[in-house]
Amino acid sequence: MDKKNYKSTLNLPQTPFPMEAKLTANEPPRLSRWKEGRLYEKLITHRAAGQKWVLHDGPPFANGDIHIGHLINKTLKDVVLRFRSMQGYQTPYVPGWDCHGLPIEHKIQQDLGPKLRQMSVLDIRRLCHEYAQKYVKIQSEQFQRLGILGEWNNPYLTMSPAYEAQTLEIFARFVEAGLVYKQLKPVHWSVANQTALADAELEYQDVEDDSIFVLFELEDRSKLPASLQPPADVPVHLMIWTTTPWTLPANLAVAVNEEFEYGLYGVPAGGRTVPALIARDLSKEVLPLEWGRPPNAPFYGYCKGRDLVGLTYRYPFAARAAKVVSAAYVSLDTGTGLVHTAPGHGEEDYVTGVANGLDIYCPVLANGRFDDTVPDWIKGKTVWEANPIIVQHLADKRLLFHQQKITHSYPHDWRSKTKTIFRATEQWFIAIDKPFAVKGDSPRSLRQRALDAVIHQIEFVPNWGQARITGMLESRPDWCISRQRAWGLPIPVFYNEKGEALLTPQSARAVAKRFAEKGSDAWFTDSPAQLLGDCDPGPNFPKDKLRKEKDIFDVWFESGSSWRAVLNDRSYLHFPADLYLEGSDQHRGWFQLSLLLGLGATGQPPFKQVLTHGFVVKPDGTKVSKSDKEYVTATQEVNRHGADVLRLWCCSVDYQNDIPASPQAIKEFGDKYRKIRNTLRYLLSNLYDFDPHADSRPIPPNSLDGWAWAQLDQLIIDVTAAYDTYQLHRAFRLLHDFCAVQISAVYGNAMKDRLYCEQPASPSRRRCQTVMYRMASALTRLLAPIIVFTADEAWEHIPHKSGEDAAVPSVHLMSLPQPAGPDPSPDQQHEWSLLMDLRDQALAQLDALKKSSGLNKALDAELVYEISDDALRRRLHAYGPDLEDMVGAGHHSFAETPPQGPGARVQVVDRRQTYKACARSWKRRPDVGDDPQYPDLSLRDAQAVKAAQSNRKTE
RNA sequence: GGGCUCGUAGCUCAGUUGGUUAGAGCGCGUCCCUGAUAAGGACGAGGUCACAAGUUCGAAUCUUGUCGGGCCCA
Repeated sequence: MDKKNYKSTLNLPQTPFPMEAKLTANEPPRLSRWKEGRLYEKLITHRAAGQKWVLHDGPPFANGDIHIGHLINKTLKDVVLRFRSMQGYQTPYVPGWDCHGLPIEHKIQQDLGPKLRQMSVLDIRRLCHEYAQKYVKIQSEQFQRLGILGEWNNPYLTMSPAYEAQTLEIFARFVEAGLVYKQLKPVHWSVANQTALADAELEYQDVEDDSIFVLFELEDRSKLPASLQPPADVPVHLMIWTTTPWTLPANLAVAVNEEFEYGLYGVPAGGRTVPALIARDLSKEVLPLEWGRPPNAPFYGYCKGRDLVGLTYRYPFAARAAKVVSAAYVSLDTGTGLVHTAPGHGEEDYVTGVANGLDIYCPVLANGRFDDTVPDWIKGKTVWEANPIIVQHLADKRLLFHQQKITHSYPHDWRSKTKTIFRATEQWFIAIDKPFAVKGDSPRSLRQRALDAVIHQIEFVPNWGQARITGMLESRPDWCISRQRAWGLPIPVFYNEKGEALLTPQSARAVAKRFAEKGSDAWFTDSPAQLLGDCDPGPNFPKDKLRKEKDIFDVWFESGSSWRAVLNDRSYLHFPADLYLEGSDQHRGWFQLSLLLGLGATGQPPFKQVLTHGFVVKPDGTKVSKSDKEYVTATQEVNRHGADVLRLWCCSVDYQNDIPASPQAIKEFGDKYRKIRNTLRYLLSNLYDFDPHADSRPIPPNSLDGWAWAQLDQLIIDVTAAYDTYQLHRAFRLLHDFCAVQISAVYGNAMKDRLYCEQPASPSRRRCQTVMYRMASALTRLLAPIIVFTADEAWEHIPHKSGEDAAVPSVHLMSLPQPAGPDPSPDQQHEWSLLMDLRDQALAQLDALKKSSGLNKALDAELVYEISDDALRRRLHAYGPDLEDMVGAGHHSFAETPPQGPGARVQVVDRRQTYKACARSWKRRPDVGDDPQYPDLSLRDAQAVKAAQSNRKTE
């Protein structure tokens, strides 16, 4: 018999599970099968008995293709949901989209170009609606391609009538609680888009501006503190600093810090020298600007800031006076320590203005041009045009001490990229600090309630999220909910002819009812009477004389209402959600505003747990932008490598930190996928003739099988714990390393001889298959939340499933594997560690022999165990064949008179000259040739061949 | 500028209450196998734990500061 025929007598691995995944070709058809088989619906039904666990989806903006950040966010959600499902929970998942908002409206306007002027608000809204709808569809397909399971045929959209009505219901509750008010207040204003901007809509860029130091002449020098002794015949001045000269016409005060010390110095201005007040500590910065260094300015004494409060000065642009006021925020960081205050043009200025009874004066119109209340020479000019004119005017009046260009960080409209201004307008607000009661509880403010919930009720993962959102809540101002746009949900307020606002819970709910039927377009098509329906606003608000509010809601009010419009509105979900999972930027965004709306309307936070992930960065750790070469296009990467590789990659990084991404890194990551896939393939390929019910064998602990059995138990425990605490990268690493080390390098490698060469039904082979079957089953299930396509494919190739396993059509309907036990005793674990130690010894010697004597094949070597301790030798005797196979040696024996020494040692002996190699197993053994019928085989192999032949005859 | 946060081998990550020459996997290099084969195995190189000072008998681990990155604000 020749070699070739011996090969045919082996039990070589065989499986239709291919080595090459062809993910890009195979994932879409599998996806279609899931969809046709209604896998998601089945999953929900399948877990009907399980406790419900709700992850509430934060709505992405329906604009543009999905990017790598979306991919990470949705993948993490899907993995978490699938894990919870396999844990036994019922996990409904309703994806959603944020549909209203400036970015879409802006895009539509850009596309329209000049045609925009002929369009009505309704026309614009119709185009925006179509645009959003289009991208909902596109993104939905892109998300589904990733294998994200959910209610894709019934997602939530913030622009749907039912959703809009629920948003207004929340608003009605805020009206009820007395938290909604209207006020003139400076806000960031985009001149380009003629709208107030939320903080989130600003971005800061470095720009060059005029930095000017201006002198305001004091009116009554007799009121100066006595410590100041200016020359008798010249006017005394206050010196202020600003980088926005256009706000000077709205100047109503100068603020000082009462605690600071101010000095009176002679300063040059327009060719003369006049006394001017500056904070003492800043004088050494300011004076050299004109005096050189060191400044030899005339000096007329010091005083405290509080001595200056109440002084009046001449307004440089008109015949009126303004006064010096006190403000604690005045600092010594920059400027002169005397702060130009225009209550209509600054947040702090506004606060100071209110405190001192000043007007909230804003002479700048929505289009960025001055109104008629300013001097003629700047009337109708834009603020940017007015800047140099004002500077020149001051210079002409000899009130300009110094002028220079500076580069500083200045807020820009994030869309138009143009500079914004601060401008006072009428806006609707939600009061953050006003106490109110919910369902009869004791009155507390939104801020108090939110801080309390964050500290006592909500769990944050990672836990520093708590400190982060706490800081943000502590410092946040009242919430401006007004936007002056077309594409959004109208604020349901009416005005009578006197300009009085009609806003009651009843009126808001009446509009909500109308919106629920017709959508918010009704605001633009219907009359106030129609919108109010049955609601009777009383004699002060005759319905036929009402005018509709033009502002719409900040989109955060809409997305922040999703807990009600989705969780409450769909009976199969529940409030509060078990988990919100988004990027850490949402501590200020969706998390915070959902929290405020939940607390204001119900007194309860809308979530129990908040999990955040970091942001995608370039390989060098810096932020990515679309123009970067390293920019990773989500759909492109999926089309290139398959969703499973991307999903695996997502789960391999610690998402709590920044996530470095590059096409190169993702490509290289395919290696990890292949390692896992090949390991699964190897397991499956050795199970082709194994029926777990008929062929399973008990696993003795004192064996390599026992070791592998226990290793798998430990893996199940560790991976489950990692998933349970959302440490997906830990789960990934455990799984990958188990494939690479425990299976590929150790167990699978060692078992080859007995799997291939033993008789098919031999106990040692069946034991190994028992272990491998369980490995395949457990690994596939543990991997299922991550590599959803591959796990499902592998699951199909696991043979002879029965019971629950056979009844379900997909691995995704399975439960997580459980440890089989028994827990190994410490003695047992000690034995295993000796086993691994002997393996290391043998491999090291083998390596040395390869180099010194050319012994290339371990099969040509024999392991001789040297264990002088009788008891230990007896214990390790059982591992003899295991160790032989772990090293891949041909033979093993126990030294009869081992040299004295501690522990267990092993010698690797070259047997190329001693024994013949078995032609079937290639092992060099003393019993090769003992069977005269097969002189080229060892006894075991001779018997295996005979058995194979007799089997063939009987067939 | 402020709040939160991150910084361990080329990459992704472990490093428990501070305690022996800082670990793993991948990648890389060398070699072996050719019955997991566009697979598998062995061995090896590779780190001043961002930097500096301090506390301590002893610090990747604690303190302070510096530098760099990120998110959110100003």
